[in-house]
Amino acid sequence: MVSYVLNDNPNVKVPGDTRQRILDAVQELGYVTNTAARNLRTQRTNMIAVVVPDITNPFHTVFARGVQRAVRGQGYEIIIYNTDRNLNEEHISLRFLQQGWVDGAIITSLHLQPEDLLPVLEKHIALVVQGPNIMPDCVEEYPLDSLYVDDPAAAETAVDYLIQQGHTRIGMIAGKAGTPPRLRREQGYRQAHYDHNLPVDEALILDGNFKEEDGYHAMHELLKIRPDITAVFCASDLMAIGALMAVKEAELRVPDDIAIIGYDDIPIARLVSPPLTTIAQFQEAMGERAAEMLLARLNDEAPSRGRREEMPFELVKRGSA
Amino acid sequence: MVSYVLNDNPNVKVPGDTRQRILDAVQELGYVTNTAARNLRTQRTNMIAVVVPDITNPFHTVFARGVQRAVRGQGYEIIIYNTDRNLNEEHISLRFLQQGWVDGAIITSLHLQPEDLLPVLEKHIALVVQGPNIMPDCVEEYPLDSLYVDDPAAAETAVDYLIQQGHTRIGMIAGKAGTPPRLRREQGYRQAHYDHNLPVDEALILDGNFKEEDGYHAMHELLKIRPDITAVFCASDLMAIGALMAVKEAELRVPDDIAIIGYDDIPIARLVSPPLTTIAQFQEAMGERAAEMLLARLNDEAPSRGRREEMPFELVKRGSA
DNA sequence: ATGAAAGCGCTAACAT
DNA sequence: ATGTTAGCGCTTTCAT
Repeated sequence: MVSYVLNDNPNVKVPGDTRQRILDAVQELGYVTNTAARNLRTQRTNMIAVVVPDITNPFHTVFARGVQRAVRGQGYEIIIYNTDRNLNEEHISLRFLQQGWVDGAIITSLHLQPEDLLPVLEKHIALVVQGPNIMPDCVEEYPLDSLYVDDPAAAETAVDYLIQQGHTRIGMIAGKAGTPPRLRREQGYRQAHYDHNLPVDEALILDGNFKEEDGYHAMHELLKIRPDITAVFCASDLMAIGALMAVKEAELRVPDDIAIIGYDDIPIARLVSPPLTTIAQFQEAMGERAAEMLLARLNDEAPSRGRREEMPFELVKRGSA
Repeated sequence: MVSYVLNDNPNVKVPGDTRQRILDAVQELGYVTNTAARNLRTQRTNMIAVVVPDITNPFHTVFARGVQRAVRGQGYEIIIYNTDRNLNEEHISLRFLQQGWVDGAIITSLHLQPEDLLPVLEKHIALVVQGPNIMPDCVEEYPLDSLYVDDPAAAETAVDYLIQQGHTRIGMIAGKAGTPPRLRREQGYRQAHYDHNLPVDEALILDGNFKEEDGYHAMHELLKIRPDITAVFCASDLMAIGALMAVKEAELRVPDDIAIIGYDDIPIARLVSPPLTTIAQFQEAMGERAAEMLLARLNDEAPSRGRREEMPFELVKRGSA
């Protein structure tokens, strides 16, 4: 009875005065539904997890905000789960997803393999994956959607642009060694060189972990070992901004002495000086789209096989290259 | 029995072979504890919420990371709940806290009043509040800790520094009108003027909502209505960076034509050019301290009356002022 | 229209 | 050492 009123159950008619008495009592007692009990009973939580590798990187938080805006008003709340770009934490996050906290999740991961997700799917948690990690063909056999940008093409576009500007000795501050995003962007870098018959100097490709300080240190290193480079392509805006600082510290000018291109187009990119030329990924829209796909799955409106959806990118030309 | 093994209950001895059989079966079946059931039964969740007003502002995410690092290894996970700086969302977050998702929460809020938190406390959710909102004396009567920076003193320090540099017409891009952080920083701005017998020009104090674009627009406005200002104090680094951009667009130099001081010392502050002079708040340490206070409360090691703890700030002199 | 009760999956107390 | 069971707070079916 009380439950009917609180949940506005349309199948049961409750007379106005009874309803009012219930509402009054609820008010009086400060009663709030215990969700652990409700979730246990209904086997639903109306909660969605957004698993991100670095909560201090605007790319991920803007993405998460996109998700939040799309699910708000659809009866879902979001929880943001931070893995700190850590392999072990990523596995712990998967465990978290299996424990029944959420109905579905949108995962951005660096290290996870598709098969790692199977236990989660078996618990009937709806899943959407952002990024290139989880997109082998096998995925299409599972009810799991994937959303990604064509990284190789994007990276190629960036490096191609640099080459067209006359640069021939172009550094790359890439992602974490061995991870798919890193590999894919590096591939685009190589392809652009190949297309222009330019040799690739392996020493020019440095590791980074997507943060400012990684870009900063890598740029200093690059300047030390190859002082003759004239441009650098960074796998994240944060690293590009760090690189920018290193270049300035070396009393070199951007873009005249060193041209820089970033990746992501985070809000701050247009505000550094010179403003950053970068590959825009439209992360807020991507978050919204990821949420739509997940909601469709939660409402059983999605095909049982996974869908792979490619998202657009765009070279945004500003002042740094 | 199974439960004893899985939870390593020290009160019950389980022989090695039985234990192993259980573990094998768990492995085999891919069994994972359903937390809704466990939480319902134990009345604990081992989950802590970090409620933040803007998940895209590095101040808050770095703070959240501090919390996460401190509770990791103590058996707690964190959930980040974003309110988008929205009054209504802040109230919804309080509802969320009452629903039994978490054992405790660390709240950073713009709009909430102390009494808004009472229903949450009545549900025996441990609470720590970051920021100056919730710190009237009444708080000390409740089991609720508060962590804050002396904003008036910090703002005064910043503005005092500008005055000492010879500035007399100093703008302020303040927080959201009517909110405590705004009021407190404005108070420091006024105090610094008062101390130096400088009049306050009310038209120089503009609203902002802590984001880049707010600083950008406010600065343009400021330059239009009072072209003779020579310095501006911003209530957040993000706004300071927006202001920096506006100044550059106006073809003015920083700090020669316009000096700028920010607030927060977010990671990007040192990377813009010129690097931002700002009030550091040591948000990661603050997050860790907030977590410690909360953990103490969760372990019943905290006094039943609230503690108020003042955190340090520091004027970090870089290039912008 | 309302009341009663089963049962979601787990833990912990109790019985064997 | 192991098996059994009550009950956490809720939703929903069934009975009245």
